[in-house]
Amino acid sequence: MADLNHILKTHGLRTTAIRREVMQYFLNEGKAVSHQDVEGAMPKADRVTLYRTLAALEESGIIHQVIDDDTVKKYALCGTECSGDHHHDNHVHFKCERCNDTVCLEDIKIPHINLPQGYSVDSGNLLLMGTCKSCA
Amino acid sequence: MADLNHILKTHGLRTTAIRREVMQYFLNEGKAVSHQDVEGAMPKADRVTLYRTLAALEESGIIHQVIDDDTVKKYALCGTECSGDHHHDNHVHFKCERCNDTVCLEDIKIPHINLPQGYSVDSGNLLLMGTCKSCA
DNA sequence: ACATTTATGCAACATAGTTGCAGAAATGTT
DNA sequence: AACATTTCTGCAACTATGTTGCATAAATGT
Ligand SMILES: [Mn+2]
Ligand SMILES: [Mn+2]
Ligand SMILES: [Zn+2]
Ligand SMILES: [Zn+2]
Repeated sequence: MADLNHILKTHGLRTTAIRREVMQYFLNEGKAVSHQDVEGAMPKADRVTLYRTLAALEESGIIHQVIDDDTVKKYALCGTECSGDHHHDNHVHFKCERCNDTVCLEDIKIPHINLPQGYSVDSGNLLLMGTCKSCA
Repeated sequence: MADLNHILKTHGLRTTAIRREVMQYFLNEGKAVSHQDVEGAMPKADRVTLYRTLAALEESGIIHQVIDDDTVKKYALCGTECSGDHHHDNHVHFKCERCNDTVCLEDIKIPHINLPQGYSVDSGNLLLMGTCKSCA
């Protein structure tokens, strides 16, 4: 609890009950979650507030967007080095096509790719799909 | 024209004016386009029909979804080897953050990534972001 | 305790995508 | 060419997802 407040403060955000609850939810889930998931977990909180909470957590470097093949936005917790100034989430994501869970593989970095002359690369997103440990 | 009809037939689809127009639009654009883009290019066609046209072209292996960081679905033409049974679109995509165009880099394949025990990978999507040739 | 700033909740709106169904067009058969 | 069958198209209605404006509530700094 105090821990969550500390994270919020060091990222320049005010400490509020909703933000702590959302962060705790991310910790519990351990996978990428959507706005709808969060809403399901805390039905008394206002929809719009949750959208703004997710936006605030993302902008301050506490969570990052996880791009996968369905169109709803999903988020997961960032590593400790992320801040409002800069995200450092260049790791691989894995989506299991059986349980539909998408997880961060923090230890697997996106490899460098050589592109033809003229392209300059700032960042990347690598999503691998298949079957996860639990579903194998 | 006859060419487009041939592609439709070999992929098990009926030849219709709308499908030819949509395919021609993909050829002209040469980049990933959204439903909204298609609708803008052919305003007399019905919205719903265009959604179903894109779905039909995707299911039959004529176009593939291009995953990028915004939430609207985008599509681009597949290579010749794709069919309804199986897509083979394991190439890299590049999104320019200035002009916002996303393109297929057909020649750059997604590298193989070693994952921890238990994960089995079927497919992947790699999106690189930065500045493209024209915007450099 | 007070002033200031920021967050929350509600209503209304905007955009993206889906479903059901009737009529139109494409295809296969005679 | 005419017909029967299948599939596509267009319209209406609906669902899902995300946004904006504004008043009130809560957090922060003094
Ligand atoms: Mn991640
Ligand atoms: Mn592609
Ligand atoms: Zn799984
Ligand atoms: Zn560009």
